[in-house]
Amino acid sequence: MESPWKAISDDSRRQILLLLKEKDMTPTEISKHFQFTLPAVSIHLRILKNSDLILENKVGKYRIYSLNKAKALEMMSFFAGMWDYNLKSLREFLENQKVGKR
Amino acid sequence: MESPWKAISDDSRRQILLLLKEKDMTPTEISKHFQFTLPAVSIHLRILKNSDLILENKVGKYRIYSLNKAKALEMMSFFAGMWDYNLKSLREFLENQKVGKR
DNA sequence: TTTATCATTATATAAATATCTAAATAATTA
DNA sequence: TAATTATTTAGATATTTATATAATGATAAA
Repeated sequence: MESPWKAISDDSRRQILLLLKEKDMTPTEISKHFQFTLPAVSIHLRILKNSDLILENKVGKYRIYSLNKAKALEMMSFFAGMWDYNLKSLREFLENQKVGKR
Repeated sequence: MESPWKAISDDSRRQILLLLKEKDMTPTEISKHFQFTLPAVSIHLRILKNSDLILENKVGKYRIYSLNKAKALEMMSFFAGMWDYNLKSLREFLENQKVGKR
């Protein structure tokens, strides 16, 4: 298991996570959103997968990558721990950030 | 402003953040918790400060570093956004993680 | 079974990073 | 003012990282 902190330190990889938030995608699909080559995307995906931030699903010759939301939640708790939170202000903050679409 | 994501990708720097969670400290104090030298600590602190994750307060010949909780909360929202959260499960998760002391 | 398509791995290289020792700066104390 | 203490900056080096091109592997289609 590689470090998820190293994994998310790269701008391109955080962009990939944001892409996958919208929908599951193949490497080729993802590469169309960037300037760099397919091998580069492949390596970014390997790093994200090895740090458990995304999941891989093989379907025929395709590979479909998706977010691992459980891991995102786990990472979140590092920052939550930094903060002397209470749930009211947490809710207010999250709602101001306009995250969470329900 | 440097990237806070690069800043937290280093194990030692995350350790420093966890130390500062307990109390504000000077570089010398912090360095006693690690194997590496004071110049190395100084550079880590500069990186954390330049990415807004910690705050610096000059008092005489001392420099006192403290967590910037607002920034921690901001970082948290990246992961919150990954996650199709609802507040009930968020509370349960955070409480299981035993973070937040109130 | 040959060819095309989707994807990863190998190899090389340039850039960024962590950390050391030594030197410099800044404030305090004798 | 000189010596001491706290900290940062400079310079050097070894390691890690991102990404390109070329080669390989795996599945599907002709």
